[in-house]
Amino acid sequence: MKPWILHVDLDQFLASVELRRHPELAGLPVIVGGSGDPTEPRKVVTCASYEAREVGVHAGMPLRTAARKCPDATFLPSDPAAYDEASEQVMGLLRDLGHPLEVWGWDEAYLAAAVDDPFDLAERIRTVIAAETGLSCSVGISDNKQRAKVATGFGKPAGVYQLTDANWMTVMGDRPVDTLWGVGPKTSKKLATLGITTVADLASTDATTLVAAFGPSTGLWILLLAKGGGDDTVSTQPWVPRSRSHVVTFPHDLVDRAEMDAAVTELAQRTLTEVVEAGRTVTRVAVTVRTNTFFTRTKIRKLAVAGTDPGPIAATALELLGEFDLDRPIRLLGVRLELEMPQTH
DNA sequence: TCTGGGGTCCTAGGACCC
DNA sequence: TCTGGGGTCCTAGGACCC
Repeated sequence: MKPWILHVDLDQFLASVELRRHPELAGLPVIVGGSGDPTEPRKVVTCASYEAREVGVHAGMPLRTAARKCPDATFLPSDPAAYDEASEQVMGLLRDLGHPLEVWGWDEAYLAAAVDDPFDLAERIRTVIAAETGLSCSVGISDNKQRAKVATGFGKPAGVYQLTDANWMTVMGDRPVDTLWGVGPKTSKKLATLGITTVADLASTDATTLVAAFGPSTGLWILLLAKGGGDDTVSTQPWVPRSRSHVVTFPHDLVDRAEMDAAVTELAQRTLTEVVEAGRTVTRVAVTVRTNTFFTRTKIRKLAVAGTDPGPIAATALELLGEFDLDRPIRLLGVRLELEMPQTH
């Protein structure tokens, strides 16, 4: 029995949760995002149903653009509590299968299973989730997480796909490098300047070339990815967050310093409250500023003493804000609190 | 109808110390 | 008196992901 890794990804997760409680919308374009008002500026699509995707609507698109592309769509507000609950239900069912499970956000998980027939397990997963939750998922089968994740993409929607050494180059060789999970637009562009555009190109590139261009860690990592390799550890340990943050894009740019101070103070307090509720301790405070030209910068400062005292944390956030040139209209402000990690040994 | 929000990890370079 | 090299801490910024 080989140690397989299965990647489970819920199909159009947020839209599916909404369709479950609005069955009359089945088969129609549904768009989740913002407060559900498609005329709301500076709000974007969080999830679009496949019917909406067919006409070009996708996550991250401004709601107003989506409304233009798909005027017949039903726009629904985002309801994180409902998605939390649905996610927990799904992850509980996956855990009950008795294999190690690593949860990856709301709608994804990796499952490690030494079984003879991974397709049988994948179909069982799809059947159980559909029967118990009414939600559809796709499953990728491989022997590491990155390749299993790529496999899921070929299985979507509502399917199962396997990628192994046997079919990796046949399936992936001619595809662009950004088909790999972890290779994005910037890396693709840089690779293109080296004459590397496909997965096969990248896989056959000399390691020293990639190390010279991307550094020893990243260079060797993307080479490994191109060869179909990746990380094969599935951790059942609960994830311990490294940071907690909030940003806000204002409906109208801020020009008044007092309003900026008030916003940063509120963001810091709200974030700190969540950190304290989680029983964590703050080590560093970061403030992000985005101007109306979309120029975005972050300043970060270590606290003299790690802690949860609101006074110094808010004061540090305001100090950092004050170090920016605030002479342009401000579109977005954000506060991130970095957290002390518990000792592991 | 310009471009959300929440995260993680890596790299580069300066300061400082020996 | 023109100048090595290693190590650590810190911040800035880039890149990527969902």
